Amino acid sequence: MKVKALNGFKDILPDEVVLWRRIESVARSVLERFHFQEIRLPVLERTELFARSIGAGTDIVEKEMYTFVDRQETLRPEATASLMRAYVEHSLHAVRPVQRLFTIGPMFRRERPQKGRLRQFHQLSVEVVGSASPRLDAELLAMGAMLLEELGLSASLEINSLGCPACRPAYRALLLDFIAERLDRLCDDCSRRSITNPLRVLDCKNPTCRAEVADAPSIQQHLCPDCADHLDRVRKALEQLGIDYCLNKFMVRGLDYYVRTTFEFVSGELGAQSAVCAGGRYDGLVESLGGPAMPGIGFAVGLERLVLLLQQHDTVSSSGPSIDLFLAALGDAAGERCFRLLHEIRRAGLRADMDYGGRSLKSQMKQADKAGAAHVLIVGEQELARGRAPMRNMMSRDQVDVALDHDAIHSAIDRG
RNA sequence: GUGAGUGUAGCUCAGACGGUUAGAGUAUCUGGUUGUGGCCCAGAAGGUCGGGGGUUCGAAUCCCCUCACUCACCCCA
Repeated sequence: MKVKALNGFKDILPDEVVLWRRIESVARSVLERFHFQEIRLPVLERTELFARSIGAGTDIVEKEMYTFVDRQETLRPEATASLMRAYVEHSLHAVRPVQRLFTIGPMFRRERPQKGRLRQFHQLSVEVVGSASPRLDAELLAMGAMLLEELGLSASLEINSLGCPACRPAYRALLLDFIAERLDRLCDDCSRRSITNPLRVLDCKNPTCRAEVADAPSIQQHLCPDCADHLDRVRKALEQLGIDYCLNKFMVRGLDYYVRTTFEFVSGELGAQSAVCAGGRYDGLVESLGGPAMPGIGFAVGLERLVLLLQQHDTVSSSGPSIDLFLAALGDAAGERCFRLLHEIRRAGLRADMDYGGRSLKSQMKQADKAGAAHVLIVGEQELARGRAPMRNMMSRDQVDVALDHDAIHSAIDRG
């Protein structure tokens, strides 16, 4: 019985790693332009951290966490909580007034895997702490759009406001009344949701529910003056930056800490999972974790969802890493000479390889071709005696005679 | 946690009214040149037909159980 990876846990093979590195390099480039710094965090935290930040009643905390029950330690289901913990623990507010931080790494949720959803998955998590400016909201959205654009992907942006502790309770009560009047016409899930999280009824996919709630009271009409003003300013700032978006009054987020602005970049090509990048504002979170009263906003990008999109868009030029030189040795004596030469060539900074299997020249040439070698040095008995060997340019098929010396080989390769 | 679908070579899949030794493409290896790659040709190797049980003279094929995976619901990146 072969040992296999756990369900929901995936190996990322070399061909796919090419895509991952492309995504990470584009992301780092964009983030640096927006003056973000990287932070690296542990994957295991006290369980309490997630219960307090994400919310004890959320699905994530209630049924999806990998927890060592005896130790009260949990593999992180997302990064924002960890990042805020680090922010508070190291008093990062005292280092600079506004902290722009990002982190990339694995997250763990014990859900049933499906397309675009794994139990170990990877996120780029971006957070800004220390500013409540609506311009920051817009800037962050513009950055998300830039990231997707530079990856050659298109996704549409939807935004909403969830209000704040001042206005949400009143709206919630209003919505609850609206739902109560037509509870008998809503699906089973929705009647459950009306108790656990009424806002979520708005988000139901069931067509009859959708029709029933189509003219439900909109939170945007019931925001307090401050929240309404914030949303207006975010929209104005987005327009100033030329960022397309649409308001989605039905969009709800599953984490308790979100207030005011929430958003999603959605794609229609991901199966049932449409969000590639989502987040929102979380003023109050830092304070609730024992830190100073600092506003914050951030988003997470689902990296395997980006990989999925890139694969579908067929922009994949999966050219594996190539080498500068392949050493083809014929016979034991040549093999020994090449073995030493190979090491010297690598020390000189070239990417090089050879075969130890004592195969035919033809076979070694094939190998070199597959490895994407730019040059092949062919060494047999005669070459050993002469101290020189033919070096073939695999692209032009030209061969030049070079000394069996790493300096000579290096400069011959530099000349082409 | 719930529902549906799929398990045959490393990968993608044929084969299904039960009937010789389970196939193809691709990838791998060898050869077609005493020592020269891509294309082409020939050959080799590669399988507990997911596993277990049953029906039968005979099961990849029919029945039951089980496991795994996939998609979807819930929820989320």
